[in-house]
Amino acid sequence: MEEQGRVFQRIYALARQIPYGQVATYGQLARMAGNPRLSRMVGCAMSAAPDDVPCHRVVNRRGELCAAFLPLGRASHRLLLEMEGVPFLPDGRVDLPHCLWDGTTDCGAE
DNA sequence: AGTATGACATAGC
DNA sequence: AGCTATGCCATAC
Repeated sequence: MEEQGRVFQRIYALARQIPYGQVATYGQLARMAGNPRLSRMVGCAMSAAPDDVPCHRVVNRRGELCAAFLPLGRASHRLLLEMEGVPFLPDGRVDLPHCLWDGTTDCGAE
């Protein structure tokens, strides 16, 4: 199996498993990926993530997306999540404690 | 082939 | 309570 980027593969898989209407943070994915320090790799992986990966559901600790989404339109991020039913705060950030992924939907582990 | 940097997070002070 | 320093894997030059 593609052992070249087992970490990336893991991150892609996790990001793909993010349920609709919920979001996950880099630390969360990194933690599930195997190491909480992989947070950077999560972002890096998202950078090279295929269209199959909903990178817009991956947000940072502040509940906002990364600078890479700015060129696409910060509003796009908000609209995308909002369209999925993700609540937003008056600060313009995502309501993490309200829509943060519990990580229990990772393969029928419910 | 090696070095440097990167879409962040955690820990220490 | 906020800032600095470190860590990780992969990609690019």
